[in-house]
Amino acid sequence: MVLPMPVLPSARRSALRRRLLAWWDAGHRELPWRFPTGEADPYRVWISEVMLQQTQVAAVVPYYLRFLERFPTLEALAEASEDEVLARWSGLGYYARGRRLRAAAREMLARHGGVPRSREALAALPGFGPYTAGAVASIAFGLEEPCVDGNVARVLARLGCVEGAPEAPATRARLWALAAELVRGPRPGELNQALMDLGATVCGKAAPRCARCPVAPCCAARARGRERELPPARARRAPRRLEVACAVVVQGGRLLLERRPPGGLFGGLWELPGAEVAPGATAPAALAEALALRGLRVRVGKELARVERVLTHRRLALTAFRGSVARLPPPGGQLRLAAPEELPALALSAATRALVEALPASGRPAARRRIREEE
DNA sequence: AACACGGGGTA
DNA sequence: TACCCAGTGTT
Repeated sequence: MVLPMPVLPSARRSALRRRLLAWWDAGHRELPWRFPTGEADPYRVWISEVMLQQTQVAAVVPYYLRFLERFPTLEALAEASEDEVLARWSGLGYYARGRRLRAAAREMLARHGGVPRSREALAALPGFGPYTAGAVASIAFGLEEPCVDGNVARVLARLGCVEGAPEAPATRARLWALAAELVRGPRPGELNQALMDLGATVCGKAAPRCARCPVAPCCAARARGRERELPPARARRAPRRLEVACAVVVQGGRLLLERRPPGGLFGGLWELPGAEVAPGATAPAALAEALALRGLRVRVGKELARVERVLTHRRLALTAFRGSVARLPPPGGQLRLAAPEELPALALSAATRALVEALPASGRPAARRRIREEE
């Protein structure tokens, strides 16, 4: 990396390093992808880092365990189908991560025979940006490479009293330069993880717990009483509204699903065949029309369930209507029928899973059998 | 530089 | 509700 001139006096730099590593040694969090010093498994470190992109630790842990159970090695992941990978990613969000993970696994084996051991080679792989390349290089391979995520950016902005929006290029460059200086020396992986843990558990966004902070004496923002103001919150646009109508078509006790196109929102996932409803349009009519255009002639009945979800950039509303078809298109393509017991293992978004679970018993695939059993 | 891309935790 | 989270890729 090209770095600006040093910004940390060397005495201050060693004090920070010493305090951070001592704090780490005094009791860091135990997490399933963390190993004793020098015993890191690069494959596991990589999987965890990708899952942790924009996702909090507590949310990741169960998905990580489930994923490693199915794909314990790089080879297992490289041999899996995209559908299998997405199934184990189902509910975690940002599904492009799962697709890129599989693509990178295949490329790693083809070109490097394993997880490559340099920042440059890592950064060239799908799903690796500056953060993940630095994290894997330092944690898995002990290389002196910086990584700046949201937590580290906040910690460093306070430590160095760095003004300006963290996402602005000039601020980013300063924070990365700080991180690069700080990581130089023994135990780079643990130094980086200590910075991240500090941001997650002590140097919080709204209420930094400076009394418990190992580097509070070195903190420039605290010295100026500005630790609560830095870094400035970033402006966000209001989520746009997305109204979707979908059809509950049951055939032989199985539910009709359609695969979304790769890329874009929920790319590659299965969902109830549906359509966006434009503002002012009538949902059942819009649904029937859109499905007919895709070769699926559905008679749309009454509403069965509705769920709403707020994503970062969308306010998503899904409404399910009973649907009946005279004849299904030939199998293959993007349609499939799924039995109720298959649903837990399918690649569905959290919203679609919630919608299916919200269906009244009369609308669900198992309904007919259950009614007969009661007779 | 701005936007798309999920879902859940926290105050 | 608002903000953010172990970010990356596209336009």
